[in-house]
Amino acid sequence: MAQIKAPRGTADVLPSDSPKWQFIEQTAREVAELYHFSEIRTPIYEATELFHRGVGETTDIVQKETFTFRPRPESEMITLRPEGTAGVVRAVIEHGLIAQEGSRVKVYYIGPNFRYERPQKGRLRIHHQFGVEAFGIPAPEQDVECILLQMEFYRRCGVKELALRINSLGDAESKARYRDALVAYLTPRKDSLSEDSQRRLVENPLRILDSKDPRDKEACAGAPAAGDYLSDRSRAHFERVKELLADAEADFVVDGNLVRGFDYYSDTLWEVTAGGLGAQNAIGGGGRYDNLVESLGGRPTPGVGFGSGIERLLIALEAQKVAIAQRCRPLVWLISIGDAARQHNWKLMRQLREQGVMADMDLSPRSPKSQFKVADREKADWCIVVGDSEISAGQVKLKNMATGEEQTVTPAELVSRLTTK
RNA sequence: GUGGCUGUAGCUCAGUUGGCAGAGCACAAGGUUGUGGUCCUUGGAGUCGCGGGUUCGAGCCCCGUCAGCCACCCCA
Repeated sequence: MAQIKAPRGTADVLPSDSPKWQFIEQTAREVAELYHFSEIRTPIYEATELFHRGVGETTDIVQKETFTFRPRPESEMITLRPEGTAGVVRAVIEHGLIAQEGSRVKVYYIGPNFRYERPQKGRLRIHHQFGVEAFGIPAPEQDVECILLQMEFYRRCGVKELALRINSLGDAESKARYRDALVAYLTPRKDSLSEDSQRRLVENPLRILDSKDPRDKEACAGAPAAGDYLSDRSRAHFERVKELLADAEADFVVDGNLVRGFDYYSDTLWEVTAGGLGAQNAIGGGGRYDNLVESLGGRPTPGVGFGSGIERLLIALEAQKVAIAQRCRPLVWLISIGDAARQHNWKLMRQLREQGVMADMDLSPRSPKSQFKVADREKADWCIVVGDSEISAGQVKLKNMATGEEQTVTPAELVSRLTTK
């Protein structure tokens, strides 16, 4: 019988790693709420149609990376969410949170995303993202608030070697004009493009700018720049974003070739990379999407947000040897010498827990020596030692595991001893 | 989806021209009545990823398959 293993591209978070996850998640919540974003939780699957209309029919994510299926012959097609924004937009429309133009909603989420890809470092079929979305504010300040929130999140997590790149492809009209110009420029040079980019030329030409293939880089060298096709409004918006970032003393570079994989972005785009990640070095990215709400059936409402990968953040922290804070509550281990003591300690342990003391003990008989070894391995701060003599005296021994000191105390004194030091 | 590398104990890995499955760490018990970290002794633990083939005999050679890693692609 073959062993059942975790499905390809999925990972278990074991007890030894969960404190790191808890730290990241807690930091995300703290920063998001500091910026006055509230949590939203949406389903991990949605109608397939949502992602086709939201993320874009021609994107790689929708074309070849979704988990899509029909749970029953009579059901509609559903898709495990490949990203967070589309579901959030659906939910805020559906529940009337942006019922009228001018409604303002600021939300954040933490949860899994699913993409059917070939796994490698920093790339899984289930990965988790912390993301935020801000609806209703067209001002560049809103773009910058999201960026600053994201950078503050990384700062508090302790990530180093961060690089923020930004770009603007302009509003829908600017983007369309630029796309046409790019296609017009590249079509005569089609034969010198990579095979992938020849396909992209019809399907998603802007992504050719992002290609790592030297042939594509050469072909794009003299290509028109997106900045020259921005409408006056888009140009002014982007200029203001740059001013505000500079004013906030955020380091960034403008990268005219930065293009992201979702069709819904307009105007500002950004991406953050970190050291220690290998080829998949983006830990988060975002942008403005002023047409998405309307295209999913809501009132015309601007939006902007980002998604940040938790697994990639953890890889970066690991590579950069960033220490993660561990438990601070002291652990008390009860050690029993004999059966009577074990029954005594079982009751004492329950009393300690009721009073908020983290306590544990061996539940089956073992030698005192073995019990101490386990207490040591579990990094207990204190041991309570009970044998027949302690029971008859109505006392317990309290041992400080760091110093080895032992003192005899009554059970009534225990809690104050353990909580004061 | 494409290419390259790798799968042996819980972990890290050795295993010679094909000839009895190994080490370190970890885990468990003990080292004279009830005390941890160091040390010593002993012990348990494996379908050598899985399935075929060649051979008297396969962890080792051949084919297939699955998984991991790295890169492309894509992106968090």
